[in-house]
Amino acid sequence: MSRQILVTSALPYANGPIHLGHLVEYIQTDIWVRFQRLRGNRCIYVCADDAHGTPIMLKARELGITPEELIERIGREHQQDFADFLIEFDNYYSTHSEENRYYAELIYQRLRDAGHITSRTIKQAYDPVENMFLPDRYIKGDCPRCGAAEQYGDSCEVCGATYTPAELRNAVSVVSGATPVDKESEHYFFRLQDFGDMLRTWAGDGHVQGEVANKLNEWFEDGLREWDISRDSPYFGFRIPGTEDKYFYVWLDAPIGYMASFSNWCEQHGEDFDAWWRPDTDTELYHFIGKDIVYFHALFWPAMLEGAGFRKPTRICAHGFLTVNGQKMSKSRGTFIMGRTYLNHLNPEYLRYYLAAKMGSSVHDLDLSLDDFIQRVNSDLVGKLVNIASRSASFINKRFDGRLADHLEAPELYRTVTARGEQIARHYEDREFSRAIREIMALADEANQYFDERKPWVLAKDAETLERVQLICTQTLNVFRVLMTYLKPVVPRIAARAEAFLQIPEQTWSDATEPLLDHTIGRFEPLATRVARESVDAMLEESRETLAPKAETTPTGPLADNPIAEQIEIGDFGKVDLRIARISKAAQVDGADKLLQLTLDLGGETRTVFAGIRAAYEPADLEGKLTVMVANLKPRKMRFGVSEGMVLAAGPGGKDLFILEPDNGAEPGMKVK
RNA sequence: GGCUACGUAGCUCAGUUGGUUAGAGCAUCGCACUCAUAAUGCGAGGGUCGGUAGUUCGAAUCUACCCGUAGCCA
Repeated sequence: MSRQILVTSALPYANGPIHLGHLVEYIQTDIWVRFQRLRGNRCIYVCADDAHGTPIMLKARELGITPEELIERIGREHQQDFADFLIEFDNYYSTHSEENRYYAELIYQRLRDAGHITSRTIKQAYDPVENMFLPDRYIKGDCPRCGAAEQYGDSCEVCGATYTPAELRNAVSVVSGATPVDKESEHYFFRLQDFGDMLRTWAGDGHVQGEVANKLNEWFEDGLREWDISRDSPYFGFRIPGTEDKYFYVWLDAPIGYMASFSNWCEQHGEDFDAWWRPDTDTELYHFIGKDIVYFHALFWPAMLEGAGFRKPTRICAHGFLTVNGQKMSKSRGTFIMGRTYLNHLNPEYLRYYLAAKMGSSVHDLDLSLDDFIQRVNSDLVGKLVNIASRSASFINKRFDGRLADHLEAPELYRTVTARGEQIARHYEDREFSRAIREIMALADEANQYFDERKPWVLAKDAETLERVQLICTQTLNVFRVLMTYLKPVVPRIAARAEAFLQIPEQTWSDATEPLLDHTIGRFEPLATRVARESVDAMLEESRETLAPKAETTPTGPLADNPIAEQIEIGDFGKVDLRIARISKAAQVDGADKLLQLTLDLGGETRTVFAGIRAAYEPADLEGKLTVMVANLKPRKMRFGVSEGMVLAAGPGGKDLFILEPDNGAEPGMKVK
């Protein structure tokens, strides 16, 4: 009976684009999932955007949009990037969903009813200007140990000290610049320590890698503590049932997002959710994650599931980080590469192949060495593997009308290749992809050696030996076909092209056992082209351009005081309706020492606008002038009347204000764009 | 600072419980071949296995310390 396997990758955070570091995980997971399907197992792969938390709330605010709009937009980008890297999810969802709210509340309530939730009042840094509690990362100040400036509230990047925000000197809120104050608030906690015995047993039982188990032991020895799962308003997330202004901490509902996404898939496919999630299920659950989030997946998550009466994961597969050219990805070196930037220049399957060729089951970091990448992809994929088909097909196409022979020239070679299949499958299963690839390429070497020994190009010159050429090429094409099937989880598109060229249906792993004989194949077209160094260079260049700090020279003047704001989309600009207006009347406002009341003619429509430019302009000097106004600004009630828009002016303020005037020819009412 | 990994040929990596002259791929050099996307085959050079000190008949492998890199410390 085939296995039923539910697989997840960690949920990418919905505040920024996917970069190559993310892709290590999705590619690793996708290869494993495709392998399982190829073997005939039922394998469901779900993921979602992680859409909650303070960073998303603030990012949306910064962009002037709602968090919902932000996560919708980022979610779309993420899905497009994944699709283009051939990541084949069964479902991609969002933690900001009704299913996720349902399961978050359900798990919380079950944990609470079983006595695993407590609450107490804690003191926390609070921004008195923004009226919000500040996560450690949103407080900056001087390190209490080494004095380094601009350090975050939890640790010093210069000397490595860890501390609490309260210990930071000259602390300021990153959000408002205000000095944080301590404020009390009631928080809810999950009693992780209730699950200590269960977790020790579980972790020692092969559900995590050895290195991870070591790390867990360290935590066990330190003693498990309760986990703060609530955050105060304002917060973008789910409100905790039974409270007015408490929200689930984003890390509480993020892993529950796996369930939510799967539940959503179940609804679409008439599948029974509980059959997969009840404690005694015989389905499997695999979570692929980065080593940085082991804590959440190997401690909190199994404890939450256990406490709420659900099954626990079969296996947590943690991987290391990606380095580029041996170093941390760096924006200034151009090695902080977004998935999209890569796709603009290079074929996604090459990254899949290269990473697979170096990826094992350990938590070691993985290096993308770009020189090695070019050489490896070109020599393995093109020079070795595709070359087998290329050099054989030319004979079959030209001399035998595309027809394969009815038997093999060297059945023992074919058997060698198929006999290796189970070993290769074991490597895939164990997520030892680099070993699988090494085996496959060693077999490709054998096929090329075989071809060289038989010298079909010599045999083809003599009519008497011509028949053997067909046998030899039939032999190598059969090896090629099997190797391509073995490689299908890694390079699905090249494999599909190979199937089209051989004119065979979609192959599964077991199709390898029978050779393809007495069969007509199609014309050979290059299945993969070489990586050009220029493409890699262009990718680095684009990464540098889009991400490196723009100017070398420090800006002076207005730019220094008021740096250019974050980039916006053209659509964002389009929302602002700017119009030419004639100032038909300007008057002082009684009781206001900064304002002038302007009557603006928009060409048929007049508007009253209060502008803070009294110190800079005499009313008489303004009358008759053309200027630019924001025409669709929501009217705002002021003490002296309603202001129906605003006029544009430059300058720091006071006497130094300069209103905008259009060039000659502009007329009231014209749109500025 | 504590802890956990890691440091093996120019590059990227294997080296299972310590055991014969330390391996692979790529790169380099020589030769062969010309069917193939200048692809392929055969052969060669290249390493005091981060350093030091130990345990042992024997250490890349075990121990201690040091140096370097990465990560974790809720």
